[in-house]
Amino acid sequence: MSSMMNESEDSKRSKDCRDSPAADEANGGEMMGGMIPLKKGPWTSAEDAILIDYVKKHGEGNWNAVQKHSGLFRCGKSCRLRWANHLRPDLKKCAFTPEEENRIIELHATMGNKWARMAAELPGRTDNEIKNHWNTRIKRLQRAGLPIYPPDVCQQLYKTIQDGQNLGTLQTGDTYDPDLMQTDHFKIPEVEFKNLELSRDVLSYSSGRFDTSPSSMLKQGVGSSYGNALVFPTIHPAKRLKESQTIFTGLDGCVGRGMPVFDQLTDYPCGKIIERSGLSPPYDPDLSTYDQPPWDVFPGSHAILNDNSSSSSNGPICGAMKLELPSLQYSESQQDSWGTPTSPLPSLESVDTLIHSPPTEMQSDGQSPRSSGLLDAVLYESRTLKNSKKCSGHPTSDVSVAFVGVHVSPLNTSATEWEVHADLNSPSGHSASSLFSECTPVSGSSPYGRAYNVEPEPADQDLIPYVEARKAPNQTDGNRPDVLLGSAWFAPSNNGHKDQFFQTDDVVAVLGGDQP
DNA sequence: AATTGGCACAACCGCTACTGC
DNA sequence: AGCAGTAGCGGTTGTGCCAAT
Repeated sequence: MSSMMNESEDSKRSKDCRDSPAADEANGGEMMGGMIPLKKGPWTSAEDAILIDYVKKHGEGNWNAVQKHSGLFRCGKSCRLRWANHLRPDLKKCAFTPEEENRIIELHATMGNKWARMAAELPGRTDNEIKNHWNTRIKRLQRAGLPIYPPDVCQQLYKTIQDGQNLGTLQTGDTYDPDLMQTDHFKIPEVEFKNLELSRDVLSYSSGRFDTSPSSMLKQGVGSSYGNALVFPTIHPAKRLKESQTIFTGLDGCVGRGMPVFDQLTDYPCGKIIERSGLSPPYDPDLSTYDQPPWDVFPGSHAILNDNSSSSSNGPICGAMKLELPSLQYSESQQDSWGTPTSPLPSLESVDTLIHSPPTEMQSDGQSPRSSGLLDAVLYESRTLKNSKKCSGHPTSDVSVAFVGVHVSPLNTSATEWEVHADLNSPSGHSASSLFSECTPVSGSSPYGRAYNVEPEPADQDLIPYVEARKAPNQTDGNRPDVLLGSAWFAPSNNGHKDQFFQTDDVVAVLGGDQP
């Protein structure tokens, strides 16, 4: 940055690449100021050499001066990117190591799509590299209908959260804006969980490891300082506020603490994923294998807190969240007026779009900010469920979309024909379904009124056993997202293990009390 | 052998934050 | 305070390679 401003005349000549006049399509370049064609596209070795030489002489920065001093017909931005992503001497050229992959998973669970920050945690790696790596990994998991975050990551997250609660202090140097944590918007009426029975078989996985029950998790938020101490990554405060002020208005932080863990822990085929990615399964629960304690900087799980935030889409979180899967985007044309997928294989996103705008209390401007976090899904799910209650018998309902035939529980298969005339626009498109995309196999009947059939598509053969295994607990509907939602997120309340399971009162209490 | 589709990577685009004037 | 220039970030698109058909 020091040299950033020392070439004012260059800045006059070469503004940003995008400011360049019409591109010279013929040669792939652009006309700079109508005079100098700027090349686009892949860099040649000669160009690389020129840029390297320039940086050696002048140092980094003042990239717009590169063209002038080096003769490169590239815009400054392109030069900076080329240098940062490929020419920097400290870059690692090798593939990601298992440790690095592990770290990426942890970091993403913590901070979401903050690639630059993640890159800062991974010396020699660039944000672009990490981003590409992550996206391809996501695609792979998506196709396989597997959750993004391994349960062990969630477990660590949970532990960290819990530790943070126990300590009553933040274990991070990150700052946070207390204003972001205000909320009283969320509550989950009991009716919403009556039908969300959990298969004991499914639950046993998680409960055997630690108490992942929603109630226990949510309870942990009650009265805890942690609830107000969710920490954001050290992104620009203004940005954080921008991204989060809406969704956290009224949120006590508790949901973010526990919820994302649920499904992840229930049946994630962690070993397989780890094996596939070269990690050493299972994830080291005690983090002893990590380069550094991944969660000691936690909190604020970006994923959980939803940072989503593309700098270019800084709408309120509460808008229609989108799962941070850049490659899984679908147009509305794929859906009918209900948002029902018209394709026999609707995407997760298309399912997401079934969830329409939440009540206006959450949606401040109708924008559709993207979501990268699990919390968003959780929050909206809660809200959806809440709304479902309202609509199914509560005059205060402000929702209006059918939510029919949700067959949630393997154990309580008769209970969940419910109609949620809910406004199914997810606060950010990151509805339960999008959460499923992160946490559950993607298949089954649509809980949103029309059947869909997104059978997991195990692109990798070694994932198939896990996909099948996930169906096992309930051969009839075990692979359905709605079932998994119920089984993974909402423990049954009829099994006598109150501490282990969701109690409406707990939820209500944790979520800030009931609302009229 | 040719074609096709998916994957991984590189690069670009749009936007925002920061800084200096 | 407002503006302009620059750097940086995150999302998206383009491209080449490779395996499957």
